[in-house]
Amino acid sequence: MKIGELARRTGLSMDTIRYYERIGLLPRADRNAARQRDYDPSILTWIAFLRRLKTTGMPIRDMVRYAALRAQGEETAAARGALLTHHRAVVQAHVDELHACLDVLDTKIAGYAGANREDVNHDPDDQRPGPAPDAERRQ
Amino acid sequence: MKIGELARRTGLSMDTIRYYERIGLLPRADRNAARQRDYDPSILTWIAFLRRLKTTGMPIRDMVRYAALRAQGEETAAARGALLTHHRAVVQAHVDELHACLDVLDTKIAGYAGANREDVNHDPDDQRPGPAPDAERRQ
DNA sequence: CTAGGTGCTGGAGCGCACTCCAGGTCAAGC
DNA sequence: GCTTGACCTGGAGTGCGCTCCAGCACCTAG
Repeated sequence: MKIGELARRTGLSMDTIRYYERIGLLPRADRNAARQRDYDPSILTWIAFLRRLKTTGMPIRDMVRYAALRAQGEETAAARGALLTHHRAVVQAHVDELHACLDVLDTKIAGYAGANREDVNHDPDDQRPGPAPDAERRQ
Repeated sequence: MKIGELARRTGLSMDTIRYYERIGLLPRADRNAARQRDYDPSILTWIAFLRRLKTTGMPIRDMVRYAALRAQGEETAAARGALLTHHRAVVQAHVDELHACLDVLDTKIAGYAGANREDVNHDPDDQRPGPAPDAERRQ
């Protein structure tokens, strides 16, 4: 499979695929006689997994770390497991936060819906505790 | 409340607060005799809400749009409701995606956990259908 | 033989959301 | 009167994740 078809099948642009290769997210691709990238279909499952990681908000540099471990073979299995386990916790925490945000949105939307009378625009903003009003600055 | 205290209480940096004001996320602040920003505590609830929007992945330009409507008063209530309703749907969809990703992560983590024998590194990547293998390119 | 399509490389450019900085004002304390 | 510290402005710089481009190499069809 050449890069054009891979792009079509993954929804990534050719530029993005080459970029991912440059930074080490994708393994250096085999080349055909004309020095063009020639992919094995198995790359599709790897890209699908990368897409999952990206959807969950993992920064590219962490994906690169994971990819590097993977490229080193089985001896890194434990490290990869730990990495994913940690990431899972981060994602779960974010999902929980999102649920709280959905509640807030629902409250506000309900306010707008029941607003044929006055009563809405006097800042029904948000009031509940929320995760730490004082928190970390400049990460 | 001056900007330093507001920064402490919100976890935003003073620079970020001034940046938010410049782009219209925060209303132009009142000034004291020394031309320093002097905030009413009610700004805290607005910032808390902005933080929710940000957590849910709303791009700043959309928050600015919302803020602009809000600044125009009650006549824009319907528009704001529509905006939030649309955003709610987007967030819900993302949460659903995240749940699917968590499942994938769990599967992979389980694979790593049960990997005291061989059997892990032969690409147990991901295989399930997932949302559209062929999809939109360059958004 | 030529034109069009696909792919190649290296490097520049972009949009986002801040973050940092120089050079200045002002008020309070010593 | 001088220093210190908080805050001011306008503008430049940063890191991320792509995206675009010039200039070139191949291959295939007509």
